[in-house]
Amino acid sequence: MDSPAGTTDALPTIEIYNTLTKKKSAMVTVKPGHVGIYLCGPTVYKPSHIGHMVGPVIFDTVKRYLEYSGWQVTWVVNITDVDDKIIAESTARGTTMAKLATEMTADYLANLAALGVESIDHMPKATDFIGPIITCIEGLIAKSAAYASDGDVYFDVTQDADYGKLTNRTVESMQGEGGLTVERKRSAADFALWKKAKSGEPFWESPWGPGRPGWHIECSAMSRAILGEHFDIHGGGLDLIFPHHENEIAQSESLHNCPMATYWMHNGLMQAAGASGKVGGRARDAAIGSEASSQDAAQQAASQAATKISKSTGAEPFKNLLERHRPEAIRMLLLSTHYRSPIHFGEEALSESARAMEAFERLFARCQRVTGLSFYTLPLQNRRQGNATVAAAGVETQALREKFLAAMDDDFNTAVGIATLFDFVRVVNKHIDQQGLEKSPSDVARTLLDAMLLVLRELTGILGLFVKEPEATRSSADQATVGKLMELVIEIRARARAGKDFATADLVRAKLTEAGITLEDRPDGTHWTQK
RNA sequence: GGCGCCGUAGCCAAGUGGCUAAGGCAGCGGAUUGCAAAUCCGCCAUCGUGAGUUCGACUCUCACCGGCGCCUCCA
Repeated sequence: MDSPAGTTDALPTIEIYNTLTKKKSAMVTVKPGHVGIYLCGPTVYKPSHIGHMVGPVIFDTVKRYLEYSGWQVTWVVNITDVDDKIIAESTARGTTMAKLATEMTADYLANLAALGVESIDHMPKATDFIGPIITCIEGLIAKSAAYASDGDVYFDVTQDADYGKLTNRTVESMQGEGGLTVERKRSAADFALWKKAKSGEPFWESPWGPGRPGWHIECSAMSRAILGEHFDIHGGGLDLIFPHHENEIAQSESLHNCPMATYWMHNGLMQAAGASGKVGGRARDAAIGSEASSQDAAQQAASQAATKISKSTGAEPFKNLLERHRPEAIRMLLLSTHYRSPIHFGEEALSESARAMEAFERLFARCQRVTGLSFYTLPLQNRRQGNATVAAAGVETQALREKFLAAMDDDFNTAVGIATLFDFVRVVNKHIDQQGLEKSPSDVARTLLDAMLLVLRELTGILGLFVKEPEATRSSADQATVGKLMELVIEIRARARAGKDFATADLVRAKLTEAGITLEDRPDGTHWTQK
């Protein structure tokens, strides 16, 4: 696309797959140079699990990339803190909805921080927007798009000509549905904008009596309040497309007579790998309607097949997962699959991701021995425009950078981006090998290495990987002691080697390996790492 | 039943109507090493099955088999 109204010549073209149109198209923003993103966040009634982290990590990366590419980005993630499930859970725990929501929101935020998701600009809570929500509902009633019914308010899908456009559904096709409130609705597909409070439930006063907002309306109200009536990108998990996003569109567009969001981006869902570690295998349950067979199916699923994680036994609290796996490895796993694909998640996948990640960390350690500088302290280049550093980094490196950027321009293909980073690691290692940088560094080769590392830092930074030095797992006092001991062991072993006593040297190394410590005899001395 | 998605090497996972089908893990061979480890070099797939469209398909169409999601709450 050549210079459409919403872009400037300086900005690159970024293709985005749009659920609404079912194809990719170049991003054209509502306001030139600015991107507004709304991501549906969690309902805070339980500790968050890995599935809740997918969207935030993806959009954190999207935001990093768009800013790097020159846009100004406003990213909103809402917190649903009023909902039937929160009420039920808080009642069961003997606490209040507000307290439970506060506690679970803190859990969510801590998990996001661990994964390096720190760029959310607004996290509105539904309960802070009751006024605007009521205003939206009044507006819809005034337009005859909604009606009050015995203390509830429903959206009237028959009044919305293009209802169902996101998921290719028609109102007629949905007439079979309903639920407990069916007698209060005009048509079964109508959905609640306002729910009358039952006794003992938390409530807010409204023109229709005491009650609370329905699920979908908060997103319409809060996105309008923060991003405006028409914003650029609305995201969420694939499972939210219907009914949630379909209904958001219905509400917002009936109210505003303009598109709610230009692009609808949906991420694939986490799949829990079965006990065998393999995905797939479960025969479709033929009698899904029956309670008994559903339970059977659930048991089978737990034992052998892949299932959506929120319905599987794999939905353990994310913070438990963090006790077993490093957040960097988790982030890398999430980004090593294209965001629209399902991610097969399990212990095996995580360990593999961790192993792959260590190739980067070994490179960082190796480079630090050469340059004396920690990768984590290198400046983050966050401007896409080429610069002297890129030019100085060599043609091979430049080509990889171009490949990385082209992949990200094409619907944020982080999987290809990560693949190019592995190539990058190889190029840098080869440079160190070939130039003998660990033995006799020449100034020219050293300068080239420095430039390469700055570019690598630039690209990993876009993905939010290796931004900060991993936290030490033990106290610094312990570390100092172990370090001293290892110095001693290595010194003694070096004497054995000098005296050709390889039996002793190998024994030391083998015993250390058993203890989880790896020794490497490198050109510049013996180094050790601990698993 | 309705609306969608997927099926690529031992495992994970990109991608394309015709140039060598990315990358990772595992494996194999070589360089390097006292031996290792690490690193580098090389090897390792014809793309679920069948039919069709096309000069040409893994990439498009149809059927079938298998897997998944949504249609009620779900990131």
